[in-house]
Amino acid sequence: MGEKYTISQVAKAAEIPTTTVRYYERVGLVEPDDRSAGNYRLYGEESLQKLRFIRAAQAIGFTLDDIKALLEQPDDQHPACRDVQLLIEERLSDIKRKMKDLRHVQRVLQTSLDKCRKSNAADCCHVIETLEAATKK
Amino acid sequence: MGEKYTISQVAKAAEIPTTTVRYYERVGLVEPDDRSAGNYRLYGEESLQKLRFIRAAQAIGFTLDDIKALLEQPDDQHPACRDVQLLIEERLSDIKRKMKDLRHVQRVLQTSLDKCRKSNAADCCHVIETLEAATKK
DNA sequence: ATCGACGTTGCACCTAAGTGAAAGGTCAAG
DNA sequence: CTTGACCTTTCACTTAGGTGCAACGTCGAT
Repeated sequence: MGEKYTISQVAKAAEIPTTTVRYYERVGLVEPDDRSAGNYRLYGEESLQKLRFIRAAQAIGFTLDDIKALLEQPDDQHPACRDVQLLIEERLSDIKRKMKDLRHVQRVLQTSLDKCRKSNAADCCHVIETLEAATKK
Repeated sequence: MGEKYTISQVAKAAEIPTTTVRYYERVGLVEPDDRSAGNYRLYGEESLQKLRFIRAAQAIGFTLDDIKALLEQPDDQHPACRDVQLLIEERLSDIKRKMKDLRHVQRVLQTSLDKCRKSNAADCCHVIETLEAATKK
């Protein structure tokens, strides 16, 4: 219960560079719970969880700003529940859009590449025109 | 044949801001073909095509550096053909990886959202823990 | 007491692809 | 000949998420 981590300990546990932990503090995401006599940052279990959450949420495509908003929920209530849902819905439609774009690009590139391989080296570099044509339509 | 565009004309034709055309010049992508008496940039048809190609290639996910490499091919030969192929192949595997990531994230978010909706508002905000759990595995 | 590992701060720098502003020159119309 | 639209240059700033460095303080072990 009196678990206190130094910055390097918490950083290691959360698999983040210490510099990044300080950076997160700078941008208002995670504050140390305390300071030691020698002014070292001291973190508790909760801060560690917070750091882990940040990485998890980040991996899932939330920006640090999104995450900040999520973390700023007062935890005596559960008020920003609506916000959480909306944020997730937003992210989901981002993802749909991105996947659609990627599928398009994939088709275009694959076509170019096929053409490039078929035409025996000769005028392979017409790929460039193919690209242009494909994206203009 | 003696078609000469000013920067705003070529920019408009390529649907790029003039500032961006100058930026492309700065980073070595497109040089004006000529300068007028009053030191205005003058562009020919070929430059316009180049600008259009840049936008097309960009839309398809190439970086300006990639594009620079593509454009730097001497056009009396077709030498960097291999490079073009490799670049395309690289981009294609980028895309595959990205799509895989996005599908994963999509699954996680959808699960969270479903859970969030089912539990009648009460403890909806446990989404956060769901996220964490889902990404840790 | 001193060594090395760790901590602190502040500040600058990085990528990528631009955007914006200041201060001035040019051009065409009225 | 003046007005307004367009052009020139240079320099700084932007977003996002950090990284790197200098100069200094602290801690634990020897």
